[in-house]
Amino acid sequence: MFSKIKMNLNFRDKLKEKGLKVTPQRVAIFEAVIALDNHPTADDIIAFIKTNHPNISVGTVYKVLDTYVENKLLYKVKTEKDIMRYDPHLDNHHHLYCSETERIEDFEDEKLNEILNDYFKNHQIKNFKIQDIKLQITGKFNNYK
Amino acid sequence: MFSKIKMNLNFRDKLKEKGLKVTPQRVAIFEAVIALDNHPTADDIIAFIKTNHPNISVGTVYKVLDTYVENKLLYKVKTEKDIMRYDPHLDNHHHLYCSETERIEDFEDEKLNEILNDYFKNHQIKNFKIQDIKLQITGKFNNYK
DNA sequence: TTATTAAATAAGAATAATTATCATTGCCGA
DNA sequence: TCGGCAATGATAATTATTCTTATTTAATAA
Repeated sequence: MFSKIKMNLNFRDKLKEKGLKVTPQRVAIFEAVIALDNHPTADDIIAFIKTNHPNISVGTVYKVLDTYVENKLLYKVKTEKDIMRYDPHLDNHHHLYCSETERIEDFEDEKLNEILNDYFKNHQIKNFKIQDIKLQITGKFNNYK
Repeated sequence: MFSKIKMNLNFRDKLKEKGLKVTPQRVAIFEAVIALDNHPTADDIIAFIKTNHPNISVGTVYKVLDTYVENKLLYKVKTEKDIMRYDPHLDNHHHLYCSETERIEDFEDEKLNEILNDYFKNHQIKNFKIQDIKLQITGKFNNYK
């Protein structure tokens, strides 16, 4: 409970910092992305929100999500499906993709990041300036959600 | 020229190996993916083919591309756009994504692959069996295509 | 070479995800 | 509290992709 309140305050401040109005829709959409923790699609978010906010418009959800991505409050997750998925996790992290289901999990590993940074410091890519490195690790989960 | 003939022979054999019929459409679509070397979309491929094969159907292109992906003759490239892109490069490789344009380049680095394999051999991910690791390296190209 | 047959294709309709339009609403600084 | 302007709702439009069905064609065997 406390953490939710805190998240909420931080979130309102972040919106204001970026010059974005704090609306109930924006709060609800952000909360939905947090609550739905398997990198939800716009559709997942719409379904989740429907119960408490039955008249948030579909277009609004897409627009708000775009705004968040532009303002780096959310990330779009790369997939090989033509459906967008969103990630509220802003730290530098990687993704585990299940090869059999749609499941995607975040994967953090500070040591690995260091190794990669070191490696590329010593092995620059010709004609390319790296801004960000992400791993897509495909495989099988042993447990089921 | 020679290499094209060779590619073609190998390609026809590959289709046969998989029990797929060799059709002019399939050959044209594969050649288009090879010719368009910036990880083309279905639309790019359709446009390219139109000049020489004006009556290949859109549905056919999508179906053939799917067939190729299923049979591992092409890979789908993960992007954060809701448009699929295809890659004829089958070796284990990574991708450089331009942060300002749609450009995507292949990136091969055997030494890096070894480092990653070693790392994950010694640092197994809990409840997850790795099948494949790909890097998405985002940044800026210094030269322009 | 020809006939057979299962697989592949063309054309266009259908669907799903997303974006655009625009009139109305409501957040927020003065 | 009020006014301006950004945000929203409702719905139409667009885009990428998939589906359907009749027709054609590549591969195989006689």
